[in-house]
Amino acid sequence: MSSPLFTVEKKIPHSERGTGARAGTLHTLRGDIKTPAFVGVATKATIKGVSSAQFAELGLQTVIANTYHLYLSPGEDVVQKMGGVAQFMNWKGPTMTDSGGFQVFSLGSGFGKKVSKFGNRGETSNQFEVSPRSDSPVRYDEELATSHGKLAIVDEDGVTFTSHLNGTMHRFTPERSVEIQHKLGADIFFAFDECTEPTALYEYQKAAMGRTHRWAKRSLAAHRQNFEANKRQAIYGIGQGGQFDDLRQESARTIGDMGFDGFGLGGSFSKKYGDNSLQSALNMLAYLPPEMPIHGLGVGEPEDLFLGAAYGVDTFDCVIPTRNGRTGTAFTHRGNINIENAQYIGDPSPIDPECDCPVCTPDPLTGMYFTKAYIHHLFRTKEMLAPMLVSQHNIRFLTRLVDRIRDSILNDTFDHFRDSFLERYNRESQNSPLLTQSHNLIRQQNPQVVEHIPSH
RNA sequence: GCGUCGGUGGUAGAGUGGUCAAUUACACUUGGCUGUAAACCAAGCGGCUUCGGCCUUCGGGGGUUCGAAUCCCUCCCGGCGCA
Repeated sequence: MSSPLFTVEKKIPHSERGTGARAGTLHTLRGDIKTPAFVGVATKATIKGVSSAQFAELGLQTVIANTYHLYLSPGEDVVQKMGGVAQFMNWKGPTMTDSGGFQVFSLGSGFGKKVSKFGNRGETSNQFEVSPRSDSPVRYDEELATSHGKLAIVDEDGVTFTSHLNGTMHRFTPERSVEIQHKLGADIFFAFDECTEPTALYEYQKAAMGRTHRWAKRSLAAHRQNFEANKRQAIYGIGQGGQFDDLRQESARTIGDMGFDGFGLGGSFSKKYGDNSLQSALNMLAYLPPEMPIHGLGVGEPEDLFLGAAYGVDTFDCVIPTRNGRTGTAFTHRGNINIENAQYIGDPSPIDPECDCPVCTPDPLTGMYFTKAYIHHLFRTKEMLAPMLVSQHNIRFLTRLVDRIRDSILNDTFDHFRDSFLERYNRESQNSPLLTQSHNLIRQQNPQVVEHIPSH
């Protein structure tokens, strides 16, 4: 990048927490991104169920698409011909692309589960989802892969994928990923990495991290060699290390020193892998160049946005608003609700009366909003509007949350905002099962009074 | 009226002497979802339980049998055919 990518406007110093919470701006050719920012996930050049015409209204400044998925369909050449991923999806703002490294994990994990089924490992051991033998480079075994359902095999040079769409074989290397991402043309893209199972054992985690570092160097070299792309696109390196602090530290120092434009926290932060994945990743911040922009890959639960922001993470992407939206779970200031639950039959209130999204907000002309009763009905009848509405609401809930985190950093009220928000979000979330129980009990006994019982 | 086929859990629909509290799907109830193989997945879905079982269920009633959703008789209900 010829001009500086990132400027920090305000910083809350913190000796133990990475670089400390900060507000800043990412400058791209397609516009600025005020940070911290929530990035919409548009894997296949679409945020599922949400039109790009709605992005701005929902508070999205940028979206992130996926190299692997767009490579498979429609192919990077088509996207390039259409003017790049932003123009392709009819979006004027900044874009990012992810390298496909996550698919090494998500597509490869199917294999490990099948292996454990055969009894090679304990029933509960899913720790070697990808390449159990850490030291010996794993060669691709087509017969093994197809017969056991594994879709990604890692070796030192790259990854061989079996397409999840049609079973065809594809090869990704750092150079190939960068080449594809040049054609996709996003403003910011990521180096090809190997995302591991967070619970993978130390030896494997270390080996994968080393591989990721060597791939990072190659990704960066491939990018710097392309003069044109280099002028238009920024490249972030991704750090790994699982839940091991020494590996995380080593990864942060190594990637941080390579000369990337930014840094991505690598891993999978799902709670099913325990509570330490995100924390271990955030510990990397202390070892990175302080002015380097940080992206939290796949970080988006409200608690995690606060936690990440507190450590100095600048951008976050996450599928949670749209995936939850599609499956009926809506964020509210009083905790999540499942709009499909029976208690919302005939509920005239909006999803969250405190929300300013187009779904919850009364229309200025009619004074009407989308009721829980209506959205519940749409889900029950499997209408496509249902997931669309909740996805919109959830996206706005998170972009607004991150916007307010930004404001609180600028106003020196971050800690207060975090505490007050999370106190309600968690407390009322915990209470809701009881509320639901009593609500249902009363409803069974006195169906006619249901309208008068406050539901959240 | 005669003949014939059929009546199974919220619905559809398997089962047709014991391994059946009864396959499966849908519905329903509740969970889960963090760089999207996800408009998905999982669990529950007669009652009670000291979790080993116990009790009540396959249109109603009666019978055969060690044992019946399954066989027999009868009644009720429905489809079809003939009058």
